[in-house]
Amino acid sequence: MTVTANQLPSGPAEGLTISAAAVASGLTVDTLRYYEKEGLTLHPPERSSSGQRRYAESDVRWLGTLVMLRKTGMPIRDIRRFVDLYRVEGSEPDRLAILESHREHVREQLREVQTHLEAIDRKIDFYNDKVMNK
Amino acid sequence: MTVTANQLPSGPAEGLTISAAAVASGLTVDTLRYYEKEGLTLHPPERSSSGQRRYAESDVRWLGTLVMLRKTGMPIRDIRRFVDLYRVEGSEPDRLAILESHREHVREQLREVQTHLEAIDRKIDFYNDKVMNK
DNA sequence: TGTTGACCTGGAGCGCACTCCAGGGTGAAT
DNA sequence: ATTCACCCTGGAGTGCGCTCCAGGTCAACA
Repeated sequence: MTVTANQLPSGPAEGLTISAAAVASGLTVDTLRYYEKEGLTLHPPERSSSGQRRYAESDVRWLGTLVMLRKTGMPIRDIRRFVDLYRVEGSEPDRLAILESHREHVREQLREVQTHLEAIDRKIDFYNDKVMNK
Repeated sequence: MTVTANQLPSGPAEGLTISAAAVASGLTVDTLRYYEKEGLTLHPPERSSSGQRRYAESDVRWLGTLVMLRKTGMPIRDIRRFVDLYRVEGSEPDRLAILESHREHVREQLREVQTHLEAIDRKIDFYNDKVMNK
């Protein structure tokens, strides 16, 4: 993985290079291109005179949203549906509904994991007893 | 997916059939066989006279443990390592260490998801304002 | 005795989300 | 002039966790 992340290596164009955007978003360069290909970006990023991607601040903010949705387990397919609504006038209620439904999903999942975590705690207690009384 | 889940369709052998064990554990019949193939069971289940699997209560309890580990995101590979330790005398401290490390992992992940959940909440609030003021 | 229905095995196939690669371009620095 | 680091595209490959399938056995029931 690249670590240098040049800010402005060439051309007059503004914005972050793809590697800088990767660092800023916590994604990889490959994933950025993949998301773009999959239609997860609101708009494709601008390009420098030599054809390289240049990410504006707003692009990077959107990447943050994508990360948040992915990390909470929303599938690429569903994110795409969500993004597509951004191109539809007056679709705010629909977007809201998707987010609320997703929120419920996440909460539910959180509850489930917490339950399992308690089970893990109990198992750990069990081992602690076992190891102590040895 | 089978729904009938016969308890004792044949033979003198005791224990649940694979489909009953599937229902009891919340896994599918295929997954049960897959886990066994992958070495995630403490012992392979007993077999009836005609070669069908028969799950004892303890087997089903262990399946519950597997479900808990999987649902908290432990990879099959790691579960196998954990299970393998059960065959090693005096490996309780090692098993404990694995569980504790996993618990930290889960907690960390839980924290992260909660953070993202808050971001979702904020986005929802934003849409609520937007939709209300329309 | 024939027909179910659940079970068996080995192995192929699948959906997902990346991840990597070949082959090529560009501009800055040495 | 060449070296270097970074970028590009299209497409193949990967790892994971199942999921499905063909072809067959078995026991119970009509």
